[in-house]
Amino acid sequence: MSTRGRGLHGHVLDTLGPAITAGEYPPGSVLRTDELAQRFEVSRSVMREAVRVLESMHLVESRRRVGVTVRPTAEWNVYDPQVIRWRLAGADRPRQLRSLTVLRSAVEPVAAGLAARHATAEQCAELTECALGMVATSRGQQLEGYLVHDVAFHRIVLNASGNEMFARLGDVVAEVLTGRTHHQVMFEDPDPAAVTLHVQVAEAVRAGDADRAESLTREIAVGALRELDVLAP
Amino acid sequence: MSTRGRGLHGHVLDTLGPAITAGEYPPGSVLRTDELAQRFEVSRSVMREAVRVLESMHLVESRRRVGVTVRPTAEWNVYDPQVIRWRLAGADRPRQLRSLTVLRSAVEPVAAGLAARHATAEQCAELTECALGMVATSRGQQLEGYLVHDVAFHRIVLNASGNEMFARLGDVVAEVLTGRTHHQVMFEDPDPAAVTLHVQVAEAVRAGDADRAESLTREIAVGALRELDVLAP
DNA sequence: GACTCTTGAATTAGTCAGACCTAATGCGTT
DNA sequence: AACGCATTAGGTCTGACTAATTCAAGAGTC
Repeated sequence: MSTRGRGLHGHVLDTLGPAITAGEYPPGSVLRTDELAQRFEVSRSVMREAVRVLESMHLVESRRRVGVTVRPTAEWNVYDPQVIRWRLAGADRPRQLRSLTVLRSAVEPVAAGLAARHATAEQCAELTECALGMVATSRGQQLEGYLVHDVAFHRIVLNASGNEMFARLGDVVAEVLTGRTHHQVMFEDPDPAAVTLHVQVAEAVRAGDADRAESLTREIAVGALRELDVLAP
Repeated sequence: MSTRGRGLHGHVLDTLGPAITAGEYPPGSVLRTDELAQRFEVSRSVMREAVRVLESMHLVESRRRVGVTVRPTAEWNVYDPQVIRWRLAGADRPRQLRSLTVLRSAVEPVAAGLAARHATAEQCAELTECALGMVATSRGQQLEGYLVHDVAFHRIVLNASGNEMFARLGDVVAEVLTGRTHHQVMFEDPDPAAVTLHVQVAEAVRAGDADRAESLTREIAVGALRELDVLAP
């Protein structure tokens, strides 16, 4: 999925991107286009295209007579899904998961409140279906199935909010949830309280109760943050 | 500021980017690299680099034997600062301002709460300074000066939250505030209630009162949303 | 006759190599 | 300290070639 056949420059990015975001080339490091082209055994044109993409992500800056300089972390486009994926695959995955979870805790409650006002009947039905799916897979080592419904649930809420910026966080949430399931204890079933809360959120959205949908989602978020505190100091 | 001298491909992007995000080429439209290169009077290499950048923003997709296809709006990287700037300069600026303001209303209260816990003494001082600056420029047609302090205030709060994702929204908030000041009624002085709230937020952060900082900031956000409702149906 | 499968021609992006241009940088001279 | 020039690495252009994908025409089948 990550290594789509976007051509040679894509392959270069799949190697260079993770290397830079992982801090392998610390901010201030200087790379030279020609040297990189030789190392990756591609032409200068291809390497230039790759550099342009990294530049548009604000990961590097290209200057004449100097080379390609890695920019400070604070300037990176950390909302770029590609950058998020690269960083989640790297060493500071825990820190990244925490940042994203805090973001979720801010956004999702408001999104749920808006969803309660704007969700269509179809979206309400899908939401309920997801919640029931979560209940059905909440016991007996069915974490993969649970994950699917969980991701779908949050994606629907974000979409139903009617806010474009919220909707585009669906992928981020999916990455966070997937990361949590795949890189932490797979032995225990999900927290029963969280399952119940999801069902209640679905009900609140269906009933059009914005305040209740928001505060219930806030409880889910608090739970997710607490879970992170327990598993990662 | 927008037209940085990033070379020819930058100039192409400054024209093509706004055109695409403005819907001048609706999703599904097909462009051809060679034709574009001719129209912009640049070589294919330069045009290819520009297309690669647009591709990394998920604005277009390049396929063999087909051309460069404009992707559906729902797939765009709407958090890319460049895309945000392009869209804010375009026709659906009002819709965009609303989306971003709703995002602010979700994020900033949580950020303020975290800032109350993590802000350094220096950040607290800067925050108070900004709040005082806002008070000083709140009367007598000093909207430009007020804007500077307002932007700085929110930027400090987001930075002081200690969360990287929040911090990177500083530019977005700056764009929103600037847009509000420059494209709406410039005659009236800012709402006195909002000024007071900013001062109180600075106090709450300094006092380490997270709950108070959060709820006060939520009031600011509600005010901003109400202001939008009044000025844009 | 309608349908499916194969094949090949047309088209467009992808890649490469080499040449030349341009602008910063850094050093040596004055 | 100020100036100027050589160096260096990115910026641009060109032309040729490669490769993938679409589309349509034709062969084969039911």
